[in-house]
Amino acid sequence: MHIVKIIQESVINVLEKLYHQPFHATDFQINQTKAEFEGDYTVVLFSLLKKTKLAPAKLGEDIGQALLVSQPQIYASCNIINGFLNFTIADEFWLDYLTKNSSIAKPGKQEANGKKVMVEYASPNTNKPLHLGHLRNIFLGWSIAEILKYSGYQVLKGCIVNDRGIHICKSMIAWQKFANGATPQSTGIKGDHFVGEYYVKFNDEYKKQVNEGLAKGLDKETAEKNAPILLEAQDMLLQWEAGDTEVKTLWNKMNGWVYEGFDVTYKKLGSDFDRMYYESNTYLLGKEIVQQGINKNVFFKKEDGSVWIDLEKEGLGEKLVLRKDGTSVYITQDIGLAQQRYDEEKIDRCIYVIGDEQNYHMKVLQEIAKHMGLPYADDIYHLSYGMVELPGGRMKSREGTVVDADDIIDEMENVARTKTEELGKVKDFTTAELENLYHIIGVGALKFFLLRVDPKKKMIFNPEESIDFHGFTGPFIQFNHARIKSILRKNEIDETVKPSGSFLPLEKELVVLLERFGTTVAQANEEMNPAALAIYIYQLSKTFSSFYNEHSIACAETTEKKQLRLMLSRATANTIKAGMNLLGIDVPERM
RNA sequence: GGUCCGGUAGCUCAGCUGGAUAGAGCAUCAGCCUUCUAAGCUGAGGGUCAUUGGUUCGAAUCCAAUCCGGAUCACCA
Repeated sequence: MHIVKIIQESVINVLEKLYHQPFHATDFQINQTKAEFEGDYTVVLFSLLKKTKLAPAKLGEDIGQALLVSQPQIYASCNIINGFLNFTIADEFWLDYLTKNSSIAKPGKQEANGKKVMVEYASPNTNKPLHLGHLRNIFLGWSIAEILKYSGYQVLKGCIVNDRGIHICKSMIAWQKFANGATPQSTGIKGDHFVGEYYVKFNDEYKKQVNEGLAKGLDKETAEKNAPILLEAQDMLLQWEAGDTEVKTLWNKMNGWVYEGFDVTYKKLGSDFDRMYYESNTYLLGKEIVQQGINKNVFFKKEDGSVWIDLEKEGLGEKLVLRKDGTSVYITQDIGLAQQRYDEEKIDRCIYVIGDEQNYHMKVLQEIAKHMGLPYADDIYHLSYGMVELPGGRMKSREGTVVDADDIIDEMENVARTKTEELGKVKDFTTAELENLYHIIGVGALKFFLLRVDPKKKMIFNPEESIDFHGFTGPFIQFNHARIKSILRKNEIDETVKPSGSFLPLEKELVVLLERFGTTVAQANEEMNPAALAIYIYQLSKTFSSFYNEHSIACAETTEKKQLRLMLSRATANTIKAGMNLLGIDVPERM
């Protein structure tokens, strides 16, 4: 059991015995004691004063003395300053924690809880390559999936590919018009980038035609709606829906190029999926489900034949789910997919990793699921994350201000290469080992950079400054792991010797932090927030770094000290590795 | 206009279920490698926590109003 929980329970116990009334965990707070005071954990007494009708000094004295007497194996000493009751936890407790956990590779991992959850993430369109925003999504999705697994869930990673619609038709039209049969193979361009180029070409041509229309005296709206190339794209979409062979063949071919490109990128990121869903399949299912919903009075039909749901009561207005011509809209496929997932997988929860620009859409989807009576409707969770912006504002593909995913990955690996060569610490590595190391460090820097910020908040990426390798970064943490591993290779831990003795301040700081890992994972799980973990791992690494500089491990004052420090080191390395893996980041043995 | 989110050091971010003197990194400055990996360590400077009022023993944190920025409110996806 975690120390905070232990303190909580024993304080409640003592309070009830002393004052003969019920107390709850929410009646008082337990914090880590501030560095400037003596102690490890602090019970804040203020909130208990009214209920007990006592002065803080007296109350603190009562609780403190009772615990020192009843549980000396946990509470070594205490002091009361103002309304703060500071406990020093017995060395025995920390030594015991270390002995039991320092060799465990995945400390605090939970037993299976029998619950099944799907994490839907990535969900790209197939008309252009991935950019930095997608990376935030992918890293978040992966990390949340790992955190859920660690917390005992069975996890399925799902991806809905938006493979049909006007966007891909635009690329297709442009390819027909301008490519002269060029392919990724003939040009040597990665498939997703290749198709993206034609999406850009479409927009260029479209803009040109709109301007021509304006020059001919058309008003803006007419010029925009009637540009010939746009009409062609819309026409192509109709042909696609009608199942036109030629269009479908081209569609398959171009999507295929995109998938080949995506696969390369996913592989570099170490990202994969257990279930792939394609909009070209799910949109039809969505229509069916809506039809069934009409019969159940979840949806209603208007005179013109369009189908709606009334969410006025929920404050979301009326929402269209099927057009008057019977074709599906964006949300229709999500309705179908939500049902399909339940039917096929019987999931208990579904986590949608989707940008905060779709908050309204996701609220509507959840309400629809509730109205349809989907068993897990209440457990649909929108992991809403903020956009990645540049110093000048949002990334816009039309203005060429997107940070391409493949480019940034390459850049990070190159920086890793340059820095590693400058430091010259791994001269005996083979070429393959070096490539692997650059990859681990470069991608690690990128992932950590995107995951260390609270997902809910938008974040700014400055390409000028790029991503640092010093301080609060992935490489700093990886470096500390490698450094510990180096020590552990040179110094053996004698498993038969129980560590003993007292802790110096930095040793204590380390062990207290190590003990907090489990609660931090739990917090990241509850809040759906990998950043909480990232911050924790950094704090742990930083503390280790100070400890390392302050005290010698290999040449400790006594053999007991050496044993204790080696165990602290091993536990730190294991915790760093487990934590980083929960962020989807690998850590090297040497760097 | 309705709804929602945000505003903390020069920059990027923690802290926000109220608690002790508001913390990190980067950048700036000063020290530290003949000892376990210096991608490091130690120290210094840097803040009207957007503003104003309220709640209370106590507010960056909760409430209200205001100012600023953003998202969204499509028979687009």
